[in-house]
Amino acid sequence: MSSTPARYNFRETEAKWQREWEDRQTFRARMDRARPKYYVLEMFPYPSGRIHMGHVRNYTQGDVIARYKRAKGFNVLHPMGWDAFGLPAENAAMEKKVHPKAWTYDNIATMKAQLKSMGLSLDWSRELATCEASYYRHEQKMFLDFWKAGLAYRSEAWVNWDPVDNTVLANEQVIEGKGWRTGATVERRKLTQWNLRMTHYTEELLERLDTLPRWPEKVRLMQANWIGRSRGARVFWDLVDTSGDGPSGRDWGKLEIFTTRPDTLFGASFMAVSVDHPLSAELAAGDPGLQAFIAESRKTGTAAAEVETAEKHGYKLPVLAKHPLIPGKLLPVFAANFVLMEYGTGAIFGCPGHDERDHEFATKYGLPITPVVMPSDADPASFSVAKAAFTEDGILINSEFLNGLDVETGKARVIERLEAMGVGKGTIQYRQRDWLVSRQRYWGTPIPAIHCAKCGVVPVPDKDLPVELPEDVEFDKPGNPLDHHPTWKHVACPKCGGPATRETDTFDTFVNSSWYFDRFTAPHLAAAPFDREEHDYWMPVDQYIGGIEHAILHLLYSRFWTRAMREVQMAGRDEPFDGLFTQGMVCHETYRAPDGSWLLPEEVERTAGGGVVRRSDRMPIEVGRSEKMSKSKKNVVDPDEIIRDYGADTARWFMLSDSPPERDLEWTEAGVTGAWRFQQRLFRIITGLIPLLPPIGTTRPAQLAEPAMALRRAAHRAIAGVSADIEAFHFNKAVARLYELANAVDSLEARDAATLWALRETLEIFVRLLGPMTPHLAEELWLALGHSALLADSPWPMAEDALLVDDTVTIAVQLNGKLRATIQVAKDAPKDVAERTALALPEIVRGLAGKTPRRVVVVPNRIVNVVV
RNA sequence: GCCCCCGUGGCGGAAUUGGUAGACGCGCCUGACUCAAAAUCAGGUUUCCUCACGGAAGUGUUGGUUCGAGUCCGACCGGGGGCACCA
Repeated sequence: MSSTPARYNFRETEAKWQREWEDRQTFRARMDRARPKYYVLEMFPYPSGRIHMGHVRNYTQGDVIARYKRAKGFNVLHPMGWDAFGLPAENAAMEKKVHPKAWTYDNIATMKAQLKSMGLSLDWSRELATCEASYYRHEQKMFLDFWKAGLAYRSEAWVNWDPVDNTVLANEQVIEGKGWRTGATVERRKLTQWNLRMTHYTEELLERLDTLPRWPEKVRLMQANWIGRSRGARVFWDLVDTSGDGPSGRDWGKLEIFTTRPDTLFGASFMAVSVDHPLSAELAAGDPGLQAFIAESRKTGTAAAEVETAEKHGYKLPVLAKHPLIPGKLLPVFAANFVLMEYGTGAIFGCPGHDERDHEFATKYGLPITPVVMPSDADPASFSVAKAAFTEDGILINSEFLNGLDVETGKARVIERLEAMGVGKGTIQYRQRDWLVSRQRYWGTPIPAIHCAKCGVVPVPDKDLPVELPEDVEFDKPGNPLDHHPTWKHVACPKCGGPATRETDTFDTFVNSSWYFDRFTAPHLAAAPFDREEHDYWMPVDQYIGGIEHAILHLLYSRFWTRAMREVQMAGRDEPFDGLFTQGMVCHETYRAPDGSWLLPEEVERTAGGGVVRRSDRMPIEVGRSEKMSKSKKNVVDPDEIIRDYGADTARWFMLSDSPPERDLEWTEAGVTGAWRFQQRLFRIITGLIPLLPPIGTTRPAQLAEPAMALRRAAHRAIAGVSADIEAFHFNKAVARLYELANAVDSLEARDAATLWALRETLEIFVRLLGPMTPHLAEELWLALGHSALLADSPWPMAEDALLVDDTVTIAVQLNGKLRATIQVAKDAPKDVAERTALALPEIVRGLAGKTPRRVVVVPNRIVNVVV
């Protein structure tokens, strides 16, 4: 063996190519109608301080797509920015006495440098931060347009209050009764807040999910469930006053309820309204008992555990409801703790025979329980629902004109009747509600509204935009610093000129992220949020990549915002994201010291005996299961350190190997060193072979012997395979194919001129296939192969179809479905050739033991199965 | 409770429309190089029986469809996710 080839110096090489790409503005995107565009976007990060492994995985995946599409000839837009408003900045201000702005920009600087060290093919000229007035002024303008179009409104309602963040939350942001960010148990408060009318598009948001085939089925399903469409009926019940001795004068009007089971109306035994229902409120005025009941009910939290254990309570109201279908039948009306004001009409009719909740309630209060549906094979005389509600499909009974019908038909028939009588109508009810966007925070986009005692709520005139955040604020008091600011909120009313105050609430930060992808199409335009021509060219995002945790929140809000922009004719699209991919989390084992404290991976060490000890004192420690990397459990590995010790390409390669990208990835030291060794091995193999290669452009030899042909087949198959794998987001499979190609190159022994020609072809293919995954190493090898153009500017290799198919195939020979041998036959050989060859095999002859096969199944190019 | 997804070697995971289960990597074992180690290289590595040749079993369990099932269907067990007093 000759002298050992030099080691691959990743540190120098990675820095060199990053500089080169930057100097040449390689990844700058410009509109070009002559070329097809491809917009690749990863969910932009919140500038929390440092990047974490989740970012590394997310951005590596996006970069593979971006670089691949570039090589395939697409005009790629691959931008990056900062989701820069949000509470952690304010918390930092309180804890560390730094201004949120300074903290945010410091973090951006750090994280930007970290992202740059990853060698991502980003167009940094389009960088934006949502906390810049040049960004949010357009958001304010859009909001004003939405307001004029009736899509924004203020309402007083019970809202979800996060006691840790001291702000309200939208419904989507309450997970199992807790704040999505803080995990604090959410309280209920009644406040006047800004909302965006997302319900205006509910049906469209649901239906259009079917037109997003490049979204994960799972996400579409989650959104559909969230929207929660259900078909049913609204029914109006006349109320009769029973508070006085005789018929009293008071007319309580009608009680409107929603039900999905109008077929069970004849089984109604009571009515129930929410404690927040206007009827409860009105009657409570003169009834201290009811007041106490309402107060008590509101105390029950919304957490899952509490809801499950909470007993159903009712308070009988001094009114009766007239059954709309049974003349003379009057039902008691309760205020009940289990009826939600936010869904339907906040009122229900109780049918204990066929609803578990109603059953529980009726049992407790001794209300009648009549069966009106029974299984089709049940005996009407003995069928009973006294013990448990029957909630399945069946045959209607005890229901006059509905008797004998099935549930579905019964629903249709009773709706017809209710509509004819004018006492009800068939409707569709959704779970989805409007988006509450007010937040009582400083570090966010100011809501551009002014409150005037005379004129009411007045929009800030366009000429006064942006409404900028004041910088001289203090965080020493609880509550919203904008409220405490001595001067900021005092302004003249734009209408009457009188003294007025600014709205001090700011937008939910999900507003900022609902249109940043639009802004990337023209990030520096001052006059408008984006240029219509650029927008039409670049949008929609062809491939969006991010975490599954945004399946509902961010993605649904963005879909809404896109529609709202369409409403005010700002843009013409229906959907912002054509393709969506949700990547899995990055996990790591957890370590616990004997005293119960968590340990960082770098603080522990594996001993020769297989034990795990603390490095400092060699105390054995407990290894916990692998979980999502989190600061609280200290199972984190800093990307900076990995990039410093092994290089960006190693980190990227490891992120792409082994685990399918949508699944969780287990970060292991062994995996990283394995990835690092492969980088070194590749460099060694390829640079070791380069001196043997014919020069670039050498004409193809007339004759290629079998080893050369085999190598060419391997290379061209790799092109086809890697391309298909990248398109399908099977990066782990693409990596496996590159390992195979490396093995094929490494085991090549022939060194004749024709083979070396094939070897050059193969190495050039190989390096180009590596480009999207390990761009620095690939760029370095491309140079070593003698190219002067950047690999990043070079086209993707084309596979020769002729090399993708073998002329002989190996097919399996089975005896009664069990593998006995394999045979080589010409590709597409006639069935009888394969059959004859198979039957002549000694294994088959032996297995037949003189018997005649009953049947021989032959699938060309696949299998021969001999059946006895 | 309702809806959805997933169970394959010691580990991460591959397996077109049902057609050679375990690609590729990690780990481990053996050998080469070395005074030794690291690195590197060569070989092996599903389990069981057999000196070997060879054979049998095998994709969570169980039943079925089929010439043939990891793949399709039914029931069950286990893990994960979403929704949840939503009428």
